[in-house]
Order: sequence, then structure tokens, then C-alpha cells
Amino acid sequence: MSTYGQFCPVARAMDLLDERWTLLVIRELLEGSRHFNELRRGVPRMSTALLTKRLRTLVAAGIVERHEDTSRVVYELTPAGQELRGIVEALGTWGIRWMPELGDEHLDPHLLLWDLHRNLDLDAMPDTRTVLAFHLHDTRPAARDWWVVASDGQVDLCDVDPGWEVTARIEASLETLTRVWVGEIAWEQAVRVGALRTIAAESIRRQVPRWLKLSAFAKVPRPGGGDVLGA
Amino acid sequence: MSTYGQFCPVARAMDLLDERWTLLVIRELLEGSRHFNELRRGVPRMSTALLTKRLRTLVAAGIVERHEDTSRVVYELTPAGQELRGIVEALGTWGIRWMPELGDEHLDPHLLLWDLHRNLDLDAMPDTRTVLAFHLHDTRPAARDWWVVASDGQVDLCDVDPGWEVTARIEASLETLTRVWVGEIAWEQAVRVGALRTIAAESIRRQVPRWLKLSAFAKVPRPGGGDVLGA
DNA sequence: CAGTATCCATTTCGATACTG
DNA sequence: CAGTATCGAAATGGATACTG
Repeated sequence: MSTYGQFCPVARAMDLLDERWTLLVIRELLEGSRHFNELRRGVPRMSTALLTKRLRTLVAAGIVERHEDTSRVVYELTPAGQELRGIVEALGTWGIRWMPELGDEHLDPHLLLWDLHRNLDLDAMPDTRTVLAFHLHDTRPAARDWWVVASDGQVDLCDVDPGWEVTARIEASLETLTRVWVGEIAWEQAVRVGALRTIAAESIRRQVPRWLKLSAFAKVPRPGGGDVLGA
Repeated sequence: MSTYGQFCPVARAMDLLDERWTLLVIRELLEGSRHFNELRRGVPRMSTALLTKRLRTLVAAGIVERHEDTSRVVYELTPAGQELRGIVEALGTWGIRWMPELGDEHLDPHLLLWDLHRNLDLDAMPDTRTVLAFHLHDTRPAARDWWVVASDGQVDLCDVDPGWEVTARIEASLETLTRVWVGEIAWEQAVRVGALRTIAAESIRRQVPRWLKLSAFAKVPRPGGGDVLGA
């Protein structure tokens, strides 16, 4: 890690934090990932070597602690690391307000489902096993169908059919589902224009949007002033 | 500017902001610098070519506006850029709390005086011309003596004696004055241990610490809990 | 004042394959 | 599961000199 050679605390912080990928790894840790291969799923474009390197740097800086729990390695944020939450949230809030709309280069089915599956509102869902099947019609075959299985307070993500009865099937393009996820368009609006479809028993169908919590940044007010979600 | 290929708003923001130097340029703009060579003084280790490049990127991203005001080029933050203030402040607050103490590699006399001179409390100072002479005894000759001249609501920084009568002379090591500036030690404490000296008429001498406003981050509470400034 | 232009050493990182 | 090892392409950016 190089240094800016400035005493300014902003520069001191950036000495550590502005390296590529660093704050995304921290974001994943804040989201609750604790194991190496769990972190990888949140930053799939990062090579394992680079992830290792960043984790080491963060451990050395006192942001992360590494434990060799019996049989599994665990990474955890220290108090210093926890205190980055406000910065990560502020960055996301700024990003959603001021960065241009999503382009194809930002779309990633695996990442989307990974995010979706860890943000289900279990309290709003039935206590019995619930299976949501997602079909992204415009995506390459291997990334087209996904199953999110909630049971016993646990949520699993599968890219092959786990075989359980499907509670609801959600069909959309990758772009549409991503835009809904980040709050660029409202679920109801996507349904209205035919870009998103839920196939399920009528009573279930109306519940589904409440089961998906959307991105933490989806409801950040946009600079235009108009509330997209209400439109 | 490369992209992380993620729809996550944190990643979107970092696509733009985690490039080296970018947030320091923004910090300078937030501090009020508006001209190219003014910006350079805040990021002296950055080459002109790189500063140009970053400014261009920021203009293209809608963070900065460039005007060719008659005879001078002016850079200004757009509303999107202004909204980064909270992030920069949070980074500085985090940095002062959690980064290790200052090392020699972070000390820079020019940068220190540049910061000092733009953070004088003019309201607390006499209305007449006031000249503060700084002597950093451990610094290379060319960076040892500085004069900060306040008159008519303007403050100028000189590295050669401007000739005016000196109101107060402040002597310290570069390290001491920097530590005082960022709040690692209190002015009074530095005086008590003989690391800092003010030479002026007695009535003036007690005023001087109130004329210098210190870094905006100097009074951030440190994680230890002990308030260094009160110690 | 506000940049351009050029060169090249260094760094970075992605891809790929392998390991206890 | 949690990494290591290696390699080479590409990008980065520092130094230096120059310009309208």
C-alpha cells in the first residue's frame, strides 16, 4: 500500500481504502459474509489471489480479524471496520443518486440472485418451506434459472432445480429485475408494462413483492425529486 | 475508468471515486480551491498531467464544472460534487480515529502551512495587518521559514520574508506543529513540554492559539476514549 | 496561468493451474 | 475449504521538458 504523503486524515484513510476492491470486500463483510468463499461470491470478478492480498492488508491495518475456527477460517470486522459502515452507506446513497443509469456492464445474474436471496423478509413469509423460482429470459442458459429456498429460517440459493414445489415463479429480464432491485423502477410499474410477471396462486402473487426486500439503497430519494417508486 | 461490473450502488460510486487522488482533488475543491495551480498546492505530489486527467474525468462524470472565465479557468463542484462532502468528512473522521499515528512520510511543511493559512480565524484577529512567522527548526532550509500575512480579510502565505513587522513568531518542529494541527497533541501541551514556542508580546502570545483554527478533524474524539486535547 | 507531450519503470491484476 | 504459485498483458503514473 503506497501513501499520499499527506498528514490530512482524508488522505490517511484513502491510503488504505482507495485500493481497488477494498471497499467492496468491506461491504461484503458488513453484509455478513464471514468465509473466504462466501466473500468470493460477493466479488466474483476478483481473483482469489487478490482477495487474499486485500484481506491480509485489512488484517494488518486492524480492520479485519482472521480466526482459524476449528475447521473453518472466519473473517470478521473489528470495531474500526464496523465504523466504516457509515462510509459505505454514504457511498451507496451517493452512487444511486448521481451515477448514470445501469448499463449492461453492470448486470450480473449471479450477483443479483445472491443479493436477493440474502434479503428476503422471512417474517413476511409463510413458516413452511417457500420456493421462489426466477427465470431471466434474456440471460445465457446457465444463468437463466434460479431457485431461492427458504425454510427453517434459512435461505439457500440454487442454480439447479432443488426439486421442491415452487411457491411462485418470477419472470423478467435480467435488466428489469436488476432495475427493480436497485429501485430504478417500481415492481408494480414493471408488472404494468409487462416487463415482470409473477406466476402463482392469486393470494400468493400479491404477497411476493413484500417478501423481497430490495436493495438497501432502493428507496433513496433521487435528485430529480420525483419518487420513482411511487410513479 | 474501469468498472467493477456490479449494479451495487457502492460499486458504482467506487467505479468513479476509488481512483488514486480523485477524492483528494475533491477535498481540495470542497476546501474552496478553484484554479488549477491552487489545486496543485493541495496535491503537490500529483503530476500536472494526472491532475488534468482526473479533472477531465470528474467533469465528464458531472462532479465538476469547468468554466473559462475571462482570463482564468475555474473549476467548481456541481451539486453532485457538493454532495460528496459528507463522504469526505466521514473518511477524515474515520482516518483520524483509526489510522496509525503520523510518520515522517506524512509530514510536509508546504502542505501544513497551506492548510494553516487558509484556516485562520480572522474574526478573532486584530483588524490591522497581522504577520505570523513560523520557524520549523528541523526542516530543510528552503522549507524552514514561512510567513502568514493577514490583512484586509485576506490571508497570504509566503516562503520568503515579505518584510512586514512580525506580530508573533512560532517555533516548533514540523512534527510537533503537524501533530498539533491534526489534534494529536494540544497546543498547550506542546508548549508545556517545550516542543512549541510563541514569541510575541505577552498580550498577543495568549491570543495566538485562538487565531489558528486547526484541522477540521482535530476535535474528533479518538477511540481510546481519553480526550487528548484535554490531557 | 493552465496545461501538453513523451517516455518508460513499476505496479497491478486477470487468467490459469495447482495444493494441503 | 481456503488458499498458493506463476506468468504476462495492460494500465498507471512519475519525471521531465515543453507550449500558447
